[in-house]
Amino acid sequence: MLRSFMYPYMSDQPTVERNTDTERVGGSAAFSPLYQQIKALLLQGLDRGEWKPGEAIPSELELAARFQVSQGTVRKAIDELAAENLLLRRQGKGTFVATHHEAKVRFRFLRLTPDDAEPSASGSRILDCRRLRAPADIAAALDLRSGDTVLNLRRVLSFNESPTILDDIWLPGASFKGLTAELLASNRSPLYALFESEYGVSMVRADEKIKAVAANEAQAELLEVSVGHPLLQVERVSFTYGDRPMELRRGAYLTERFHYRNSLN
Amino acid sequence: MLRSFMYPYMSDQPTVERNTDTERVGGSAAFSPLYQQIKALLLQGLDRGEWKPGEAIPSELELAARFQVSQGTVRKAIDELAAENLLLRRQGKGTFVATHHEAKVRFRFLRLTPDDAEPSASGSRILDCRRLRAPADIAAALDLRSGDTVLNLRRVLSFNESPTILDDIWLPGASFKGLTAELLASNRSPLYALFESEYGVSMVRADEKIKAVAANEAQAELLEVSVGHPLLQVERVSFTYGDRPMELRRGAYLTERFHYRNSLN
DNA sequence: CAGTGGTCTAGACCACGTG
DNA sequence: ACGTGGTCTAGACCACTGC
Repeated sequence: MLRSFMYPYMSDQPTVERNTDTERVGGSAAFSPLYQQIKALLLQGLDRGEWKPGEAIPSELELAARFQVSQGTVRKAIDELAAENLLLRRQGKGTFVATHHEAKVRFRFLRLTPDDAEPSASGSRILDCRRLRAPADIAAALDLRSGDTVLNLRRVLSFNESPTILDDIWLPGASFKGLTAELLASNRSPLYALFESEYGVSMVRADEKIKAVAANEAQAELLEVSVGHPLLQVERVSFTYGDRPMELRRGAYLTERFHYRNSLN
Repeated sequence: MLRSFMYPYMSDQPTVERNTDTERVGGSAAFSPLYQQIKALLLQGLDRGEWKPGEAIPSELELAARFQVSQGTVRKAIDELAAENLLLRRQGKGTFVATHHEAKVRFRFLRLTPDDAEPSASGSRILDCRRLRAPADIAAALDLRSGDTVLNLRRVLSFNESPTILDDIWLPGASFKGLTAELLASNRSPLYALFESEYGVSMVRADEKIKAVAANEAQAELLEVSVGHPLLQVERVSFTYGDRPMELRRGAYLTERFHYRNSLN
């Protein structure tokens, strides 16, 4: 059943179809409220790049007209996307696509924090940047076929001149063509901001698994500590729109003057 | 300005006053929407124990009548409390006060997870339970005067018979009168469930600071590892309603077969 | 002043759980 | 059959932003 018969003026935009199914194969409920369908359409738009990070999406009234629903329904869809930090509402101005070119977003993904005071001078040194065929574990984490090309990146992050973070980063090769060590060296913004601007890949969410481990020889040398020194080991999988994994990152953090902060809600 | 003049039937419940202030001393905006005022009232009710954990709060229509606002306004207040996990909506049944007597809530606060498979047989052994005058750092964390009585609790948690977690817990003495080692030993449920049922203290949120450290002698012996073994050190401050700190917990986790899981949103 | 998101209301209907 | 929360609508008015 199309909704448009209730509205005299049809747009040429795709019209949302009411879905009131309660029963489906398997018997599991599959009922999708209108605002969830709108949310899915907005997500598609974001994924397709119809609206780029930092840009405004159309106003609520405009979206309501486009999708042939009430403003309240659009609002509820946007509310959820804003709660998930995909969109950002600004009263009087509009609703904007979240971007990693912002301190706020950055701290959502950078949890290592100085014990005292505010962050300090930070620097990144690229150790390595090469393409290779994905080992089985990497392929599995990134939803690739083992043997697909992946990009492997290693770097050291320093604060106040002292090396603090070791990152070992794996990316699907197909999505990051042209990423080289030179390009990274000349890059000043956070890595995720670069991914977003240069490769159209927006990281939206991440899962982390954290352990305490003893530094091995390679880690000890790079972090300027002795072998066996306790390190925070953080394994992260980052996702874009639609929960598609786009990065596997293995980090080792020195936590003498820093800690990993977290909030349990 | 009272709202009640618009409604012929006044209840004897406190009536919400509209607050449309836009200017205040200092010029900073201090405008509070109606639904935020309702939310504050509900929070007070929770804090006072008007509705206990696990119980249902009154229906939306009933609250709307009590506070002399529309159902939609009550709904928005409840929406926020549900988003913060203080309330739990169940379609067809009602809205319930969150309780730690539930697996879901428990895993919000217990982040250490087995690397494989599902949790296993777990046990708690109380090492120590004593009252003393609060050291300065503890007092500061719990918003007490240094010298106020605090309760100090130490325990070992084991999974599959192997000691895995060391906890050093500090509680404000005034809120936990009668808590003894015997009582703890006979307790089978999670600690926060006990706090809730026996002392009316609901933990609602927590902040954690995580480091990797080397095991000292005491830790090494209790966890059955060698001195210097890497441990995950987790310092947690837990809060009740109104962001009042009610627990300081220092944990040391063995992470050979377990990891701390986290989601970045 | 016009346009945006934010609040608030009132009412209709739906889905769910329980008698 | 009834009461609960869930969805959807339409419309009024408020607060913030920028021209």
